[in-house]
Amino acid sequence: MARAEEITKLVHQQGGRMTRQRRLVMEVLASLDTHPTAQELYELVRERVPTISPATVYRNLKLLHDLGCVLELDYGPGPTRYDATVTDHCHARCTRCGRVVDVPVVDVADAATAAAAMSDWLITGCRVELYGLCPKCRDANNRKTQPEGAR
Amino acid sequence: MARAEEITKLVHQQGGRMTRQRRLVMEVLASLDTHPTAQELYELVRERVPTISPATVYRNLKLLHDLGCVLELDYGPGPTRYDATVTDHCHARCTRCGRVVDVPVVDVADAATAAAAMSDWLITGCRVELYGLCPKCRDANNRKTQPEGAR
DNA sequence: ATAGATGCAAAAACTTTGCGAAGCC
DNA sequence: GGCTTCGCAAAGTTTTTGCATCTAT
Repeated sequence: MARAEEITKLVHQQGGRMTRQRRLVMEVLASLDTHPTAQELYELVRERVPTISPATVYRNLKLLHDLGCVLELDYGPGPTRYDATVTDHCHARCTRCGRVVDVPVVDVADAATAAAAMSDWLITGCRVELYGLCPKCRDANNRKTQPEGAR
Repeated sequence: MARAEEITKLVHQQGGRMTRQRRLVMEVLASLDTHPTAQELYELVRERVPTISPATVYRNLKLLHDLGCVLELDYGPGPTRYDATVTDHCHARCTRCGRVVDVPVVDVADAATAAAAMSDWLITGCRVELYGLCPKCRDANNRKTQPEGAR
């Protein structure tokens, strides 16, 4: 099954609808390997649907992220970047220009090796973040009660 | 040599001055293991220097970061969090409340092992970002010319 | 004495939200 | 037809900047 149909089905499962705008946000993102920001994506989609608003792009990116169809790369300064490739890989971000490129890795443990292999980049560091639920939140199964500090 | 003196020396080397505000931002951050946001740090420092402004806290955090004395944890949604521990370690961030805790690792390759060891957390994922200079920026040694997309 | 830092306030950068109109199923 | 999504505009959140004043060296 094509990726587009797959995502359409996922959207329908959630009671959502596949609008022209939503499809385009998805398609344009998938056609790029540049990990665009929401603003950049907005500019690109606007070439095809001139009336689209930034809010729609943000809303659709969030929805597609919630469905697990896009990655949010909110590392580093500046705006969040998006990635339609959700299979395991990590990223290299330029500390000067903000450019982000893919680094294929099979496993997190390969990250150090990957760094060594990026010979055309000057790798100066590597950051790792594990994520999940802390003990308090894991135990607090009531989703209504957000612990202090939540957003 | 004490950490405080070490940092003071670094600041002086850059032609900077160790003001009351700067020292406090540093000291308060170092006294916490909660990885506060700039706002939280501002509130805490304000207890000791009631006239300090948020701008000063931001400016000092940026300077200390440039000196390599604090880490910026700008993972995830919401404001950037700061960390005075710059020795190698990684972080676990709660996807519900935003809490960030330290996870000591000797090497990036240990990340997967660390995940397994965080038995009181419910780890659902792990992200890795390498950083450094991309080929274009590495070659462009003229710091005046920022490539497109830079910030 | 003087370059660098501060405090204030305004602005910038990025993202979310409210609401009435329009469109998908 | 009904509920979702859209476009617009306004507001929210986080961070940066301009400028006159102050201060560490």
